[in-house]
Amino acid sequence: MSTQAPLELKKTVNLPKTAFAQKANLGQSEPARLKRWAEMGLYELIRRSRRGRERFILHDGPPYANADIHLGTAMNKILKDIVVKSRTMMGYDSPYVPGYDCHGLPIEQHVERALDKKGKKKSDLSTESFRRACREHAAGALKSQTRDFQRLGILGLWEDPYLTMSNHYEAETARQFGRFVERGYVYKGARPVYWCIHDQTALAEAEVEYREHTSPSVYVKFPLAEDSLEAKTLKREILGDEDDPRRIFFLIWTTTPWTLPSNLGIAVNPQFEYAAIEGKDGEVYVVASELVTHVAQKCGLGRPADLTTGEPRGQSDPSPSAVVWPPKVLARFPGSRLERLEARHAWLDRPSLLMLGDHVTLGGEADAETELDLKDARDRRVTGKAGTGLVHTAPGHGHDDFVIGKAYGLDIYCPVDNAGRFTQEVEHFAGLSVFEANPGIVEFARGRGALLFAEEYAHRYPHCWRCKNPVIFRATPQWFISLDAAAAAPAADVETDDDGRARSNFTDNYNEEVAPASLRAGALREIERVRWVPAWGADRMRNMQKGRPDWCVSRQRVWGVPIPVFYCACGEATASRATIDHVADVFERETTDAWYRREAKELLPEGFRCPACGGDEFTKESDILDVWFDSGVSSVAVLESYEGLRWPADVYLEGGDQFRGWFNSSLMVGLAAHGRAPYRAVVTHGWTLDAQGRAMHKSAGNAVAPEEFVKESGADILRLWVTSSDYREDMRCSPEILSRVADSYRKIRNTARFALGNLDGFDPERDSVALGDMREIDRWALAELDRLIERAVEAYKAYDFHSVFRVIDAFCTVTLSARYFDIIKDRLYTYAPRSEARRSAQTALNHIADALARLLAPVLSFTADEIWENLPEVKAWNAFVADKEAEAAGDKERSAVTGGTGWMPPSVHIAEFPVAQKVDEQLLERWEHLFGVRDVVLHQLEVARSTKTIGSSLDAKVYIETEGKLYDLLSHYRDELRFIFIVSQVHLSRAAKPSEPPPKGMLGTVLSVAVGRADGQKCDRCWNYSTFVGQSNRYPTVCERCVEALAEIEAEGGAR
RNA sequence: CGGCGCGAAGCUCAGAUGGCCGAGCACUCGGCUGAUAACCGAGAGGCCGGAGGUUCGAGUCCUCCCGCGCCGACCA
Repeated sequence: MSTQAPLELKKTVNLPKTAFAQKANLGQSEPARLKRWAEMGLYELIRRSRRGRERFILHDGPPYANADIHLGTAMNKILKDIVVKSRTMMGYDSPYVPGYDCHGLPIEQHVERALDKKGKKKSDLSTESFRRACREHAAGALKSQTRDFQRLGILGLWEDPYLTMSNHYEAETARQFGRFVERGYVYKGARPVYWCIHDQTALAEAEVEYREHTSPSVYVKFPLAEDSLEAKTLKREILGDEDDPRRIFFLIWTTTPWTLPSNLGIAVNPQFEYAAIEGKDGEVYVVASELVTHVAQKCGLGRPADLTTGEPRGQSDPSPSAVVWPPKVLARFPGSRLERLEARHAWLDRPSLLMLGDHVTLGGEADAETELDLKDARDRRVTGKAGTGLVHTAPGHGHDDFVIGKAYGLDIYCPVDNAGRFTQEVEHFAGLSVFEANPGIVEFARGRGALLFAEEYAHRYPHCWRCKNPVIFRATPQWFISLDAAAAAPAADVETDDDGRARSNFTDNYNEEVAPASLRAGALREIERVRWVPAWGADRMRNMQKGRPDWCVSRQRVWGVPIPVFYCACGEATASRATIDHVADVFERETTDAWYRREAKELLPEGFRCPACGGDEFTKESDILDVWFDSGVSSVAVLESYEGLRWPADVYLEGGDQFRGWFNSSLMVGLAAHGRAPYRAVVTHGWTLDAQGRAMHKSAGNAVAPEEFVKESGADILRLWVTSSDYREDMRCSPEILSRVADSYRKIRNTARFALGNLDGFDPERDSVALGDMREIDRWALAELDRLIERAVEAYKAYDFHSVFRVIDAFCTVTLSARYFDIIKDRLYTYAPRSEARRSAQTALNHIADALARLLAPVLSFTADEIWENLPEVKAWNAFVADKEAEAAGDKERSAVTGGTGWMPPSVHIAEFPVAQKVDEQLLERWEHLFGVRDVVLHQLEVARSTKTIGSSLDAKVYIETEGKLYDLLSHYRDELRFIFIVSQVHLSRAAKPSEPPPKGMLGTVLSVAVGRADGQKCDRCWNYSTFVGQSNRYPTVCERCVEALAEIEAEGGAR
C-alpha cells in the first residue's frame, strides 16, 4: 500500500484520448490532405510500391472537355477511383491515366457563342484560328475539370492525362482510320443531313430550332406501273379484271413539294389496312383505310357538288364532315400487300418503289423533314389527321427516307446543291432554289393532272439557329464504316471510290486467327467473351449490334481529326495505309493543324501520284471524323503508349449511355486494330436522378452541384453516397439523401474514433496480447472482423460497392457500437492501463481500427487516411522517422522514440487490404446465442425502466432462470454475463422443469428474465453496484475490482 | 414507337431454387451524461407500382397495364 495520498478517482479512469477529431470538418481538412498527398507524391509512391505486381488496368472513358463536371461525372470518376484503389489494395499494380475528350461540336458551338458576344462570326475567322480557339477552350475546361476531379480525392496521373487533341492522339486517330481503310471497311456514300442553304453548312440536330412555318400541303397521285405481273394481280384483286381501263394511283401527301423531283419510292405501313377507293374521273386511289374520309374531304371525292355548296346531306347529321359521301371502297388489303410493287413517278419517267416501313403513321407529317423529330411528330399525331398513309420517299431528303431507301437499295438521290438550288439534271426547275421552286412544282403537278389538292399548311419546321432561315434535308457525300463487309484480303494500295472499298495489307499486330468476317460478326462474337456488369449489358449490346446501320464517320465540321483522304483532279479518292500513315506522322509532329495549314502536296509522300491517272494535283477532304471515332481509338492510343498500361484493359466503367457510344466505338476500333474487344469487362452505372426519380437537369433546378456540395460537406460524403447507392440502377440524390449519408458517415467516423481513443498509449509490439490469451469477447470481435474482411473484399472484387457499404455500416453500428464497444467500455475505462484485461481489448481494437482504415480507404479516401495516421503503429513509425530526421539535423533535444519501429506506409493508399484469419464459426455461433439472451435481458431492463425500478442498467441485478443447453452455455459464461448485459449483478439458476417438447434452437428453451435493484452500493469509480463498497479504508467509496485496479495503478506510478 | 433497365417502410438497401417481408438511418418515446453537436434501448411505420393468371400458397413465376430512366443524335 502506497504511502502517498489516495488518488483522485476521476483521474484514474482511462478515458478515450485521440487527435482524431469527432467533427470531421471535411471542407477544410480534405484540401489540406490533398496538399500533403501532392507534396509526398502519393500517386508515384503507390506506383513504386506496386512495381512488378500483376497489373489491373481500368481504362478511363474521357469526359467531354466542355463545361464543369456535374454529379453524374463526379459519380463516374468516384466509381473508377474506387475500382482502382480497391484493386491496388488487393495488391495489383493498377495505374490510372485519366483522359479528356477534346474535339467535337459542343466546343465549336461554345466558341461560336463566345464569338457572337464579341460581335464576330465563325466565318470571320480562318479555320486555323477558329480551331485554335476551340483548342484553347478545351484546354481551359479540362484544366478546371482536373481540379474538380482531384478535389474528389481521385488519384491518378493528373500531370499527364491523355487528351484526344494531343499530337500523338490525333496522329493515332488518323492511323486507326487507316486500319479500317486497310481492312476494307471504309467506303464513301451519301447521307442526308440538316443543311442550311443560307449559311451553306451542315447543321447538327442541336443547331436546329423549330419555328412556325407555312408550307404548301399537297396530295399527289402516283400511277401504278401496270406492266408487271404483280401489278396485274393487284389490278385483278381491286377491279376484278386486269384489263379494266380504270387506272390505279397511290396517293401521297407532302409538305415539301420541292422534294417530289427526288422521289424514288412510296412507303406504307405493313400494319395498316389500305383501301382502294373510287376517285375522280374513273380513277382508283389507294389510301389508308382510316384516312379515306379525310382524303375524300380534302380532295373532294365522292360528291364534289355537295362539297362546294356545303349543303348538309341529311337532316340527321348536319356536321360538315357528313356532306361528303364516303367514296366507294373497292377493296381492302394490308399494307404488306403492296411491298415492292412499282409505281411511276407522278410526272417523271422514272419508277417509284412501294416499300414497307414502320415509320409511316396515320397522323401525317411522316414527311422528310419533320419526321426526324419523333416527339414533335407524335405530339401532332394526336392533334389531328393529315396525309394518306402513304409516304412520299426521297432518300436524299429525309432520315427515314434514307434508312428505308437504303434497305430497299434505292439511290441516295439529291439533285440539290450547297446553295439549295436544283442541279441541271432536274427538268423544268434546274437552277431554282428549292423554296422558290415550291409554287412552280405545285402548279406543274396540277398541270400534269397529278395534283389532287393543295393548301397552305402551318406547322413547326426546323430552322437554322444562326440565320433563322428554314433548313432542308440534303444528302451529302460521307465516309462510312461498313459493318457487314468482310475484312479484305491483302492487296496493294488501292483507293476508295464512291462505291468501292479500300483494300490493303493486314497490319502486323492484327490477330488473324480471330479476324472477324465483318465488324458486326466480330462484335457479336466478342460480346460473348466480355464480362458485363450487370449481366444484361450483353443483351443490350447484342441487340444494338444486330440492327445497326453502317457507321457514318464523316462530320462536316472543323474541330476534330480530318479524314485523311485526298482527291485527285480526276475524281479519284486516295486513302491507303501508306498515305494515311504519312499524314499521321505529320500530325504527330504538328497536330492536325497541319491539315489546315499545309497543302495536300506537303501532306502526301514525296512524289506521290494518283494511282488512277498519274496526276499530282490533289485536294484535301474537308470532313472530320466523328468524335466517337476519336474516343474509340483511346484503347490503342493510350493503353499502348503509356508506360505501365497494356492492351486490352481489364475494365471499362461508364454510364449506360455509352453502350451506343464509347463501348461501341471502342469495340469497333479494337476489332479493326487487333480483332478483339479492347476490354475484358464492362461495368455500367445508371443515371443520377433527383429525389422524385426525375432526371437531373440544370434547367430543372433539381441538380446537385458536386463542387458546391464538396466544398460544404466534403468529398468523402459524396463518395459515401456513391457507395451507399446501387450504381447499377439509376441513383437518386437529394439534400435529404445526402443528409442520411452524412449520418452514416458520422457513425463510421465515431466508431473509428472510439477505437483510436482507447488505443492511446497502446504500443502494439509491447502491449499486444496473444490471441489465445485474449478474452473471449475480444476474440469474438476479431472473428466478426474476419468475417467483415472476407465479405468486404469479396464485394470489392465483384464491383459490388454498395455491399461494401452495407457490411461495413452494419459492422460499425451493430457489431461494434451497439455490442462490442458498449460492453468493453467498462474494462477499458476502469481496469489498470497495462492490465492484461485491458490490453486484450486494445489488441482487438488495434486490429479493428487498422482493418477499418484499409477497408474504407477506397471509399472514404480522406477519412481512412486520417484514421491511418492515428494508428499506434503508424504514429510510432512516423515519430521514429521524424526522430531520425531530427537526429540527422543535429537536434539532440529530441527524446528517443519508444515502441515499434516497424515500417508502415505513409498513407493508407499504399497499404493493402487486411487478410482475414480463418473465421471461428463455433465461437461466433456461441456468441450469437449469448446476444440472443442479451436482447431478452435488454427488453426486460426496458420494462424495469418504465416502472422506474432502474434508470441506468447498472442499477440492475438480473435474475435468469433457464435449463438445458442454454443453461450450460450461460453457466459457462457465468462471470462474464454482468458485463455482457452491462448490469451490476446476474443471478443464474436452473429452471425447475425442462421445457417440452424440445424447441428449435436453444433460445426456445425455458428462459425467464427478471430485473431488480442491484445489491450493495454504487461504486464511485466504475458505477457498478457492489456490496464491497465501504470495506476499503483507503478507497471507501469503491468496489473490489476498483480497489485492485487502483493498487495496480499506484504501483505503476499513479494516475496518468 | 423499338431496345434495355428500374418500381419493397420517409431515405438507402437485404429478401438464391415461390412458404408468416428484414436491416441501418430518419421519426417518436425512454435511459445515460466517462465516445457528449456523442452513446444505449424500446416503439411506431409496408394494399412489396396496378390488374389479372398459375399455385394449397406469389415481393418472388407468367400476361397485360401504369410510372420513371437510358439508348434509338453530326450530344458526349
